[in-house]
Amino acid sequence: MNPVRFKPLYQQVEESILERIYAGEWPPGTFLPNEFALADQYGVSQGTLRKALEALTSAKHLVRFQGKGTQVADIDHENSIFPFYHICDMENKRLFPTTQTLHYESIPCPEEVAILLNLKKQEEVIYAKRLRLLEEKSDEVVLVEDIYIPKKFFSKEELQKMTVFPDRLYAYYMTSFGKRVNSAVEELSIAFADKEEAKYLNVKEGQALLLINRTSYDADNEAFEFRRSKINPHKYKYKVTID
Amino acid sequence: MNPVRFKPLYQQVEESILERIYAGEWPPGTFLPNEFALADQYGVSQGTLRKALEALTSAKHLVRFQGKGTQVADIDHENSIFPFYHICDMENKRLFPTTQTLHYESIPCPEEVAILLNLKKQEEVIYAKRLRLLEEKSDEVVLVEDIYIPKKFFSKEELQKMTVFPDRLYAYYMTSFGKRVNSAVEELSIAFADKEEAKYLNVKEGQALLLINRTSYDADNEAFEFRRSKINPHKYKYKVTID
DNA sequence: AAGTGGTCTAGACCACATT
DNA sequence: ATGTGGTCTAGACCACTTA
Repeated sequence: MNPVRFKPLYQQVEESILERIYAGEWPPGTFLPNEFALADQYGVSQGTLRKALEALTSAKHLVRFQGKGTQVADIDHENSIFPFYHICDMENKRLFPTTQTLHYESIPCPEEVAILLNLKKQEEVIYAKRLRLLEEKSDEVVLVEDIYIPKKFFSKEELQKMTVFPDRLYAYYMTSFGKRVNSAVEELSIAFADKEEAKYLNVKEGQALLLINRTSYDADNEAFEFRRSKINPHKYKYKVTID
Repeated sequence: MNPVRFKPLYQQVEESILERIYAGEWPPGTFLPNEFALADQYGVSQGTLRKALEALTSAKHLVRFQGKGTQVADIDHENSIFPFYHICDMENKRLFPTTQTLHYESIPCPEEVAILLNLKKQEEVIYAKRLRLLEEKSDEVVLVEDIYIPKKFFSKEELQKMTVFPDRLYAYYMTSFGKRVNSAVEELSIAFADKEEAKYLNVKEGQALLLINRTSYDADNEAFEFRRSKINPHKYKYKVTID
């Protein structure tokens, strides 16, 4: 028996193209070679290549224009669009906030987070508290977030090298331990501002905040990050489109 | 010039199959004829038919099993799963609440709703206030909702016939004015319970509630319903999966 | 062994954008 | 006129399920 898992050609092609995009071979906004050229490169038929392109299109990595070509989506992957995909201001403008890390440390994982990350009790996690600030107005705090990452993913080298907590976490995961966010689950509820949060968000202590708990999963559906975000619901909102 | 819009075969087939499912030809759980049989029925190639089936599969209307066949998804369409797709209890169990209409009437559309529904100022809408109750415990109120539907969609006949407000609205839209929810946008924020809501949800007046504003669009991307739901965030939550 | 969906190919023609 | 993506076909072979 062959233990190697079967992987369809179109999936392999899809992954390869995505890697080449991430590697910078085709920066956002540029056009890919046409279908026949790419199919030739990979030695597959046009149909197979097209299936890969369609998947990347539905995942918003590519945009296709009949008669023009296939464009790399004009999204700043480096600035972790992913976690902010759903947060916008009251004018429905999507936000791409900058990051400010308040502090980070290694701690035993809190129980409720351990369950979500599928960790043993008290297993060590890297914990960080950060602010996300408006791009155009850097004293306006959009949200306060707590992040938990299992320490087991970091090599000793990585931990030593890490003199500051990386801003662009999703890019960091990829370069450091080859993990890409494949899916995520967000649970929304309400939390009340503690003294510190009230200060940063410029609201009264005890004010109701919109709470977003996000668990991120890699390609193998293993949870590798938990993120708790709190936003002022009077300035920002959470928006979902369902098709 | 031909003003008729071009519609690909696979889309026509897709819509036809969906209609036949809705019409009850293939009840949930049953298996469709195989690809070749269906392709023959429609007089299209297997590839074209497969494209239709794949679209319906990704829309969760069908489930396909290699070697077995194509099954109609086991979802109770009649009970409007759609609007509750994202609400679950604290054990992550999805909810399918029953409905109780408190009252309904024809009113001039409030301005903020008129904008979303693309109506003229003061245009008449049918407004309803309803409770959604736990299926297994009918005195437990999951949420309170306000619904606004443009009156122009209703024929005089429809309005006369309507002695009670229909529970299964999405099914009603389809049978009465042939509109099916094609997409919806949900905006989440926070609201505070007024006296009436507090009573129903069994919370204190002024308690922070999770507010969900949903605008529903038909196949032509015309808004045709606005729905404002308020839930107790300590008992229920809103959950999104992102791929 | 027979039947189903899953993958892959090769080629035709159409619709749209650019030159 | 040319090049791009979009649609559609026909047929081959593979992987999985059931009998």
